[in-house]
Amino acid sequence: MSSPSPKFELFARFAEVAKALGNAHRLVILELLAQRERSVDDLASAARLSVANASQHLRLMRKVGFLVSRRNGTQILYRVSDPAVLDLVKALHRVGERNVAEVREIVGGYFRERDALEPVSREQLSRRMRDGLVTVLDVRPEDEFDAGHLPQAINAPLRELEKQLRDLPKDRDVVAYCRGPYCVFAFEAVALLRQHGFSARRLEDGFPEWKAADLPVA
Amino acid sequence: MSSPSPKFELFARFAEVAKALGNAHRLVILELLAQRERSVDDLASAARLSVANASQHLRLMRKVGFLVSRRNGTQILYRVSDPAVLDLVKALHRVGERNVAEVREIVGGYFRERDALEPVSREQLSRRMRDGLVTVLDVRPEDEFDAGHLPQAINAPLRELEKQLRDLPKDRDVVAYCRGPYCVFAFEAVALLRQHGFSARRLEDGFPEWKAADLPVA
DNA sequence: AAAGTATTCAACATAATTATTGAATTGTAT
DNA sequence: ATACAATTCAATAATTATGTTGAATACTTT
Repeated sequence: MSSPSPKFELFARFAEVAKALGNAHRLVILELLAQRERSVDDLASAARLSVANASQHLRLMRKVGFLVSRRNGTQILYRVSDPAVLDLVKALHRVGERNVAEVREIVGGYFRERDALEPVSREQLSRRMRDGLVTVLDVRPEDEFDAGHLPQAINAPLRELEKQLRDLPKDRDVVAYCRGPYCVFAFEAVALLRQHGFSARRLEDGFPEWKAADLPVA
Repeated sequence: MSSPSPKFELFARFAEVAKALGNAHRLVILELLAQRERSVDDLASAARLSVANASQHLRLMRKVGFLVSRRNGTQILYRVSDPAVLDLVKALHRVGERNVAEVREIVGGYFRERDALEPVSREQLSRRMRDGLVTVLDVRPEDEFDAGHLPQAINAPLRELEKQLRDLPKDRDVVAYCRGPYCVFAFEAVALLRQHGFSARRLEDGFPEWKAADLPVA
């Protein structure tokens, strides 16, 4: 029973951090928190978890340093502690997408016309916004839009997009974005827009990545 | 019993990938494989695991795409499939080191004089090597050195370093490196060298990071 | 100070992970 | 072909993670 070496001890800590990423519900919560600060029961209902269960997941992620919390009035608000956490999630996505055959199937199936939809890169969008050539559509729920969005973006939550279509200029390209690379809202928005004769594309990923790249935010 | 959404399915896959990182032994194996290709029982003994157990860990990491294997004669050799995997591990280290209080304690305790030892960055070392001002010491085991090392580096495994000391020029700075940022060999080598009057520092991380940065390798 | 609410805790049942043993494969080499 | 070695598989036991339920806490607000 030799005591484990300090280095093994260190790696055991890193393993604990990785374990905190190793649950789909927690990844969902992290994506939600990447948009904005949220309360426990807000998260619980958004992620379809019991409050107690959500609380447990949050506690665990706070323990490994992913999240910090503060009290505001009667509720406790959680947020992501550090952009490095989002970088870690992004690195996970990259490896997952690259290496796991099943992920390629899911991505290629449900997010089927991924390439056909020709995502616009942040740099491209940024340039075209400067030139005023493009309508930018934020298709996330209103609360997430309010917490921060791209400059000039119009909030059009998917359910209300159809109503708002008549207000959009038909002669300009539309770029839609939502929570991140695996958020389906933008895909569906682009499909709907194209059905109605718009020239529409989606941003390659979402608001958190835009913000993380230090691009301007409103 | 609504079936889980495709997006949740996708996140469940990512969670599986993260779980594969969530075990200290697997992180040790990954660090070993970052140095060079190795056989199962080679890894088992290096990581102090039973062969069957090591085989299980390897199988799991191959399943999530971290590793690939090939047969060579009688044994099966594993290696890391993609540099993105090492990026993921690095992102994990960064978050772990940044956010987990206990990690800071371990790092600050065992790797205590971390800052006092003033690590040299890859860029600094690269420059000083070009100017020929520095002796570069690879303190990893010989087999790892043979599989790839920094140009001009001298292999001096820690156990033999003391014997080799007399052959080192005393008027030049020495920079030692080993497997990565948490590998203790370089720390101990620097300590030993300083005891013997050398001006010694360690490289900020190790060989895999050097190689990943596309710097020249021998 | 009391009442009310959001959150956390504790205890449990179920499920998943880990390490061990020994047997079964799968290839190489004689 | 047969023997051999390296690796993988299968079955087990022990540990750890997950999600419920209902009760306890810790605040705010009145």
